[in-house]
Amino acid sequence: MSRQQIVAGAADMLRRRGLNATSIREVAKHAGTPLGSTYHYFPGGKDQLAAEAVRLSADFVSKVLDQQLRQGPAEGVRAFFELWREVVAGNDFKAGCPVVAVAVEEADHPEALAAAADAFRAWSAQLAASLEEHGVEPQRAAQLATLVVGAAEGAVVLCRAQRGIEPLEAIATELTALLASAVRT
Amino acid sequence: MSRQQIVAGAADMLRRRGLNATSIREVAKHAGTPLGSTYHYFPGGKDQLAAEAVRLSADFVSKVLDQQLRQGPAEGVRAFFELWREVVAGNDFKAGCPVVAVAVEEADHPEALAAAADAFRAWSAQLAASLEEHGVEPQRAAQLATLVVGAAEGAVVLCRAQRGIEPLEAIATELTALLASAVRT
DNA sequence: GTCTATACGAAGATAGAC
DNA sequence: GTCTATCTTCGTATAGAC
Repeated sequence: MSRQQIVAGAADMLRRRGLNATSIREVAKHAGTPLGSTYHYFPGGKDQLAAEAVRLSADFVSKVLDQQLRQGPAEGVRAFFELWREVVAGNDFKAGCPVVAVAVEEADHPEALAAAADAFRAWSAQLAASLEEHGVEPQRAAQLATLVVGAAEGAVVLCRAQRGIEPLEAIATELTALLASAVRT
Repeated sequence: MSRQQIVAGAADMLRRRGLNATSIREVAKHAGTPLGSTYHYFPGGKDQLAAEAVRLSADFVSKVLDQQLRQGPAEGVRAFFELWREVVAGNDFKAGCPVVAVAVEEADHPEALAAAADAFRAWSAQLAASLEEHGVEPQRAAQLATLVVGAAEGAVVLCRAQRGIEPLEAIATELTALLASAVRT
């Protein structure tokens, strides 16, 4: 089905170019469909398309988290950072997170922005729940989960700017140690 | 002088809208100068203007850091987070960091991207140097400094998406504690 | 040196032919 | 239901009048 291809292509373009530079025209061309088709599939226009692209990416990450967190918070966090490492390094440091792309550009796209907020909240909630299950008290678990999500996203930004994977590795190392000590406590 | 106003206005627009949605036309209008003037002051076009806006913001942060770090790394980090808290909360959660804005949008703006990389490196280096002075070993100091910069930038993104200051506060709390323990060690 | 006017392309969105 | 053609607006950049 070409609808899925359009959304996936939009997510990919969001990763690289950001929201404003992702044109519906080019998304359509990349998916091999005419411009009119995108407005048939997505009558809400760019806002709807961007929102679906964000949800697609967010759900993928959530599924990986859900699976890996069964082996405990440490494994979940490791997988989370590994995901971002693959995105950044696998795209020559020219791609990042589509959720961030939507969040940092003020535009008239309320549905997409809401999807971005939901994505961050969902990831944090998954991590926090796992930490709680392993003995971290609720408030601290939420704080640590927010730190992991925020630091990972920030790390991706730093890696893109500096065209190297070092920031992500440094941040992953520090957070892995911090979480290990928090769970142990 | 209007040149400074143009750069400051560009930085402000970058914060809110991102790189691609910041048009030279509107920057000129906002500064009260005709479009042609901007190309007189900035013959390198948008790339040069964005690069100067990034450097202006980066230098401001560096100066604050330089001053506050004299009272030790804890005070420097506190001031760093306070800066971002003011930017985010003072703009109704609709503004962020112009350096991030440039870093996350792949565009043909090499000078601006280089300025963004320099900004992140400079802030990290300042923090790392202060940590070293207070007994943290070099490699660890660099790792912690990268974490602080990345986590703060990520926190700003989360705050914008969720339209609230909580992520920044949570992350600042965790990092303050982590740094205190690292310096003490 | 400052600014007006404009060239040229691409954006979001829609109307309406097939 | 699919797609072409087009409307309108805005982008970067420049030429050339004052």
